[in-house]
Amino acid sequence: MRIGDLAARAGVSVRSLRYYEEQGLLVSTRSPSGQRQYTDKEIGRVRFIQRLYGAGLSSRTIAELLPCVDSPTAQNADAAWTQLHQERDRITQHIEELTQARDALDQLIVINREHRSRLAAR
Amino acid sequence: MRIGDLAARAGVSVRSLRYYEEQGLLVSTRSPSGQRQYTDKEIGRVRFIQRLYGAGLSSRTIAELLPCVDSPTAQNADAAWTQLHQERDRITQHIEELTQARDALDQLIVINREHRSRLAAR
DNA sequence: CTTGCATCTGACGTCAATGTCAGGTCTTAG
DNA sequence: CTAAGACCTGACATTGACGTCAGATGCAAG
Repeated sequence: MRIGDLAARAGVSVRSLRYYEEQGLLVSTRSPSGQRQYTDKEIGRVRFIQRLYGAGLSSRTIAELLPCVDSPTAQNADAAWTQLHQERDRITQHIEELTQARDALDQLIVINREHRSRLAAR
Repeated sequence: MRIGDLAARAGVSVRSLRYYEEQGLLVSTRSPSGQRQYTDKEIGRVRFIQRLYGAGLSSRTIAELLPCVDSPTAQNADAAWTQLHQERDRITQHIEELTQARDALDQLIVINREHRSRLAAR
């Protein structure tokens, strides 16, 4: 599987895949001519990376986490434990912030509705 | 109240306040010598802006929303209605994504715990 | 009056993930 | 074989919300 196929099947750009490799998030074997070769399991890996990005993790954080998933050792498992809980807390807090912000927006929506009905009444 | 005080009391940087003004989110009166003067109510406004930023709104979107809050007219109220609902939906979706991502992280945490206990048993 | 801190404008720096372009090589369908 | 399209590396461009610096001016305390 070449890079364009993986990009299409994982729903990301070719540029992003090369960037992931540059950041150590993704590995590829190379054809004799130097073209990247992927197997089907990379699709899942890329989607997984995407989800972590979606959660707001940086490529650096992801790069620190992935080795622990790939081949757990005592050291990286301990380091990962800290990271994982930090990120989990961060996400939880972010969700709370967003919920509050959405509540604020809802108040604006109420105000807006009042304005609209008042203006429409003229 | 000068810009440094407002910055301190609203919990943002002086640079940010000037940026907000540049983006049309904040207005200031000027002293004869050109220094920005603020009243206490700007504190709430800045905090409000911060919450919208926290919700992921861009300065452009905020700039489009604020006039409707400040002085509602038929036109901006209609435009704002669309914006508000779009942003509300976006936030809701974002919350869902984050929740999913947190679930994914929780699975990693479980895996990590297994690794740790397995490694600790040696 | 001076010293030192706050403020002003304007401009360039930053960071992260990606877009985009250039100039060259590979692969594949016809 | 050839042309088109995918791929390669390397590099510069982009976006947004600021940080930071320079050089000039304002302001309050001693």
